[in-house]
Amino acid sequence: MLTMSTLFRYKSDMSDHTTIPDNPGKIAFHHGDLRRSLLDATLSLIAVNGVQGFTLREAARAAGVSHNAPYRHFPSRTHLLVELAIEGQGLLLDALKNSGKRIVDPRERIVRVGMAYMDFAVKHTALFRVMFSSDVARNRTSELKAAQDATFLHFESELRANEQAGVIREGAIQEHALVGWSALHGAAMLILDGVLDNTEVAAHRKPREIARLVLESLLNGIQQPAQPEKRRSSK
Amino acid sequence: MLTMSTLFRYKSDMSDHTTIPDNPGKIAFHHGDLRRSLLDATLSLIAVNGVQGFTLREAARAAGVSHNAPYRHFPSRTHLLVELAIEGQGLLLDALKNSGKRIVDPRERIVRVGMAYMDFAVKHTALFRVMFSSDVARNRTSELKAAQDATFLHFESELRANEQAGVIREGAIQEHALVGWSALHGAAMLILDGVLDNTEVAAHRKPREIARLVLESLLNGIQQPAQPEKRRSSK
DNA sequence: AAACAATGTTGACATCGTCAACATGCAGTG
DNA sequence: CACTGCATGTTGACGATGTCAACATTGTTT
Repeated sequence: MLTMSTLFRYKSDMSDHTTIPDNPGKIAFHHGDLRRSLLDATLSLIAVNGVQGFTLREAARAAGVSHNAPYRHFPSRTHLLVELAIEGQGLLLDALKNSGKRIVDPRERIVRVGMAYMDFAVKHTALFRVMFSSDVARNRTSELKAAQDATFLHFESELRANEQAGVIREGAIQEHALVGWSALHGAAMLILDGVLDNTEVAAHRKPREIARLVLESLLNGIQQPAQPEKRRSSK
Repeated sequence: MLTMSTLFRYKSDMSDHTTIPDNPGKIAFHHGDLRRSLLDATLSLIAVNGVQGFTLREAARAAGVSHNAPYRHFPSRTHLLVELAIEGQGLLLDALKNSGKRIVDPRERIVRVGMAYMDFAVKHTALFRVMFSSDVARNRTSELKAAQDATFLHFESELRANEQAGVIREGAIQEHALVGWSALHGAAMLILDGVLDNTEVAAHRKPREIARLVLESLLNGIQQPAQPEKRRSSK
């Protein structure tokens, strides 16, 4: 049912009028790549003013076009945010995939994936907030849904590796993925919102340490029960 | 524009014009209790239009007052939302406290608290969204912070009971509270945003069952090691 | 009764999202 | 090359919004 959909993303370097790298057919014209510029400007503005404080007209101004130019690329303010969210999900998935590289130990891989999720939330806070803003949530397109599904599938596949390595109990992979994502996501949200600022446990830790804490706790909960000896032949 | 210049609109049930139940000194006057009416109207409107779609003037209209009357009770649109969030935190804490009543088994109590959190998010979605909207998060008052701290403290105290009952390992109560809240909060958020709609594991379960799933997984991770007793089966 | 503070109203302003109409430049067709 | 069509960008307008300032009303206090 879920298709590992194709997530395109264009790197956000200042492209110029004349040469647009590889453009699927229709962008770039008078301006250069207005669509790209608007998305970039939107992200910058949101980093300063928040999602609610973002205005289409200000993005247009930042891109140096008239206040109605954005409507040639996005049907509405909300849809601009949705497209940004789609791009964000793609970047997040990349980050998750890259985080596990070079790590052979399956259990540690899981932890690293979790830390990557948290790192993304902290480093790309504005983007992360857009991706999970309730405004965007109310207007999800099928493309955004597919991108979110891909994230879940990645958690699943990462856990399946752990299952096969005998690190966690067999079965219930989906359940574990659900719990894992939830814990990571909740921790990231609470941290970004500052809800935990007054708690000793969170105030004195870096976010990625909290991610590790969360993941380790979970793994303790779903790991192979009470193998009295860990003869499990260290690979 | 409808000529509402003759807009001496006496609210129908204004008999309590003179007698306001227990009013700390200053509210209630011309209108009755405009502050309360505005908060209620705001909540209703957000349930329909979302947080971003909420507008001060519409709330004023719903309360039957002029578009500037709200400024006598709230300094700005955002502060209205913050006050709503504070009230929401209070209600949430009440729900959490009530959920554990009559349940003696400490482990089951924890699970019930988690389900209550999820129930609250699902039942009072609009309020929950306000409480954790990024707009509110950027403008937290000390009062809101205190209300959020109280929630954390409640999770802590609930866990401490489990510790004393020998259900979970000793120490690290704060860490466990952090992980628990994170997992609950993340699950609630992902569910409300519909992010998990395409996953079998979440689509076929009621939110409160997911809350139970999350909590049971966590408890397995922090419970006393190797009680050679039967382990409970999660259905 | 008079002064005062609390509460509510009216009017104004800049700004916003969006629509409609118009302008401009590229790409193809003859 | 002229012509045509489409993609892109601009100008102008409209209603709505958040907020400020000035004014009006009402209950309370002196």
